[in-house]
Amino acid sequence: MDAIQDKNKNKDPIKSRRRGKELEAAIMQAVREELNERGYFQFTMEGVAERSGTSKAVLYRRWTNRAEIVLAAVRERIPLPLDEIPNHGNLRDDVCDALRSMNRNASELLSKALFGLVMELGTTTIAEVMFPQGRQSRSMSVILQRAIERGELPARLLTEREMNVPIDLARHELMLYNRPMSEETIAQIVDEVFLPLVTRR
Amino acid sequence: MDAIQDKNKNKDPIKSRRRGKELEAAIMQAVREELNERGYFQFTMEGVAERSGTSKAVLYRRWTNRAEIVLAAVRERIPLPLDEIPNHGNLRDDVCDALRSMNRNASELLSKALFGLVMELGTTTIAEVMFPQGRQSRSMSVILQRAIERGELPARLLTEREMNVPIDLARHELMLYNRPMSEETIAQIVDEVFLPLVTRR
DNA sequence: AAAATAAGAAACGCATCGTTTCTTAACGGT
DNA sequence: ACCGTTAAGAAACGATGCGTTTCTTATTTT
Repeated sequence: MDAIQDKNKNKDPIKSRRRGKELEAAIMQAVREELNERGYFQFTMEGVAERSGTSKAVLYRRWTNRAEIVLAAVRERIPLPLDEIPNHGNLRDDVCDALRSMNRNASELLSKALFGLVMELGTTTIAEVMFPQGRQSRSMSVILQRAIERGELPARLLTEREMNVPIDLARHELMLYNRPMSEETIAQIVDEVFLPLVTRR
Repeated sequence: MDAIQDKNKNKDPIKSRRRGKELEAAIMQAVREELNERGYFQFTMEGVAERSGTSKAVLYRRWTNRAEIVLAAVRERIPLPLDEIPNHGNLRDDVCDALRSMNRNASELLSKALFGLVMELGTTTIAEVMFPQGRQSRSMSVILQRAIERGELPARLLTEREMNVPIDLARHELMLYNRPMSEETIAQIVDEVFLPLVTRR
């Protein structure tokens, strides 16, 4: 009886079968670890099964194939839209900070899996994987609204295209070079392109 | 004896073994066709051998693995820097035309293979595959120089970052959506971003 | 004409996919 | 507390494709 209670609490001591959410969470974690350590092409279902202490049959009962399980694991970690967008008191620092946060988020897991996913799924695009519910992000409009309120910018309506310039250029850099942008690159995007564009008369 | 004759005849009425450059060109062409028709994940060495009428052994004598043969075939078709950059008599049309030519070049073969290659090679980046000898393209500086000579632009020195804005944004679109840019998108990049940026006072 | 070279056919071992079968642990209703 | 149901986990399967090897023979070179 005590033994049975123990079993339910800890899976390690003796064999205990995890189920449902607990099991699934362990699998998703194993998928991410395998992706990070081995990359998309070394990634195998056997590896995931072994790492998560289960079997392939369990995986294939939940996801139809390799791409689906990777997609599920990656989607769980797609950066959420921030509730709090740091306010540095000036437009330049706010935008630089937004790009730095792209550095932190993007270079982690996504880049390891993104291209492989798009290839293997065949029909999908990067945009669909990265922005399952639409591309426009709230952060730039918040940052720009603040700048207008501060009087840094004229109260002009920017187009989606304009306001996304720094984020698009940053994403472009990240995809091309597959590493975090340097501070110099961030400064170029903001100082040579974005600020001149939005503060022009 | 008849059986032997038959075997030899079955393959080809005239049995001729291609060699060297001729054979290699046929293989490279087969690689590109397989890539285009089947995509990177359906692409197989068997398929290439069959399509080019040779055998896997021949392929592996020349290229060490799947990624290498794809890379070789893709590199042959990486768009050459244009000798003649069309002159439309005004900056806007010149830039739009440059973006349209990216549409034509990029959406063909590269997008089918690029991501797969980067994944499989593991160590490589998109930039390395696309720009084996450096990123800066001559076309934008030619276009801008003409605009200056026409008096459309002040004779100001643009940074690399500035002058690459339309090309970078276009490449970003192509990678994200994996299809040619619409005329609307091209117009947005040029009219809402690039022209305001370079013609500002 | 003989020797050297390289094309092409065929089979191999291996890894991995996705599937299936079977046993049994854990759960849930009574 | 029991018992029937559900789902986990183990193990093997066939199929596919990689990269390799062996062998025959067409073509080139000497």
